[in-house]
Amino acid sequence: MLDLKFIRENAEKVRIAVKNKNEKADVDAILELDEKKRKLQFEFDNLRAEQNKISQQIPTLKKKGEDVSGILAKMKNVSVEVKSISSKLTEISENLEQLLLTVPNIPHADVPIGNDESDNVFVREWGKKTEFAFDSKEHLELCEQNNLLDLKRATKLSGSGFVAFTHKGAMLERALINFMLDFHVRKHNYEEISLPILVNRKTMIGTGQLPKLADDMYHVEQDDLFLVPTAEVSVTNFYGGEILANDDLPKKFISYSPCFRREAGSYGQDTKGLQRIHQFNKVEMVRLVEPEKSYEILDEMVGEAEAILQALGLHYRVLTLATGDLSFASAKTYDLEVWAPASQKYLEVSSISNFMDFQSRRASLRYRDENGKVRFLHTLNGSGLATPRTFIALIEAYQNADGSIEIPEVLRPYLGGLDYFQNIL
RNA sequence: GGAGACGUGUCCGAGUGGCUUAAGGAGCACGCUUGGAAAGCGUGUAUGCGGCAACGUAUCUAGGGUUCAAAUCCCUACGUCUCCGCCA
Repeated sequence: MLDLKFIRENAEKVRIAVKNKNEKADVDAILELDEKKRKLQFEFDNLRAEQNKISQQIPTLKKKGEDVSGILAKMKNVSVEVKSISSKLTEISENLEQLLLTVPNIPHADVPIGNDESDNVFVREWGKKTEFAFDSKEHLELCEQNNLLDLKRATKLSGSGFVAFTHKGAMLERALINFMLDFHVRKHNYEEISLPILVNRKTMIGTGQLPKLADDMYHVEQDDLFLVPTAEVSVTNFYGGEILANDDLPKKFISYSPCFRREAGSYGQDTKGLQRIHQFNKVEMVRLVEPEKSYEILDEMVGEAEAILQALGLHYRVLTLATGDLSFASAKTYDLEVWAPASQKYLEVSSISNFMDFQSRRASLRYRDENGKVRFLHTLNGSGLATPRTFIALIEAYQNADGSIEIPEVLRPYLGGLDYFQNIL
């Protein structure tokens, strides 16, 4: 959420941001309601002041034995009017709040302006595309040969877009999760945290998934709870509504969670195998920091996510997202795309974003700075990493001519020392 | 799921209709005192909105209601605790 004052004073900037992000938000309606609200608030405050003042005098007058019936009758009218203004005020405030929730964050000045992902800008790459001296196999074939996945039976259980990791596949996935968690905890000093994956509406609004992405969320109607699409939601909202001490910052959390996405509107895209599924696992980095440091930390987090891919020895590239591909709440985002050498394409495995104070305002995440002033802090998050696509790139890159799969050194301790998967059919 | 108790500021805690713009205490900050520290004394110590400010206003879990007036009375929801039931 943007600061209402900021919108008031920078309406044009906000309009441009809405346009560049392909969003729909009615800035003029907001300005109009804001004006109305402040006027009404002024009226309300004055009337309440009068009511409070006279009500306080009543007991004294009574004690003196004066007749207060005239005052009571007059105050009865004031009371009616206070209630009427108050309910109007509540209505306007709620409408204004709803409109404010539809205004996206403003992209950072560095962010390339562009309509969609084709306008994303290449930043750098690491490693080389794997070249095979044999006919390489795509991940689905490798999974089948090594019995790592069972798509048919997962579909039987839950429908299309759900997968089952089987045998060594399940173990490899778990190895990836554990490796990533340990790596971030030990090398990057993250604090591990494990939170509910079923959260309420307020929590979803806090990080900006609601109201915009309601159709993309799984919703448990009976309890009005939502399955999180990323651990970002519960971790970022963890301190919601609180004022942290200056010493409490920065917060650095690493959290593993399953992620649930309905993927409404993306039918037909990347539906093959593990690329786009309704439920997947992800290790997420979340930071709560002082505003001045957030861009420095954004770069640091990109490096931390890259470190995982480097440790796994996988070629990847880093992109800066263009305005049109930037998420609703983000001011600036880098994507990490890993190379899947048999499928011959880059797969997005991490999105690292600075939300600045956008989520803080929604979730009311504040801290007291060294001068004792209460300020909104800045939030950032990034995948470190999502497992299914990492899994694809990994088995494709580490395949041998016979279809067996070598295990990268760093994962071996998580697989009981195993150094390769052999066709176990 | 059933029954009961409770929900006050950073924390503890008083407050059952009006001199409460929330007592008192703890903690914290600053000052006095001291050779230094402790103790003691004094002052200050929530957030939002409007205002240059003085100040006004809102917030005692949340939302409704009663009243000239609500932390206080009534209703609903949520949460916490205790007991019972069920259950990993």
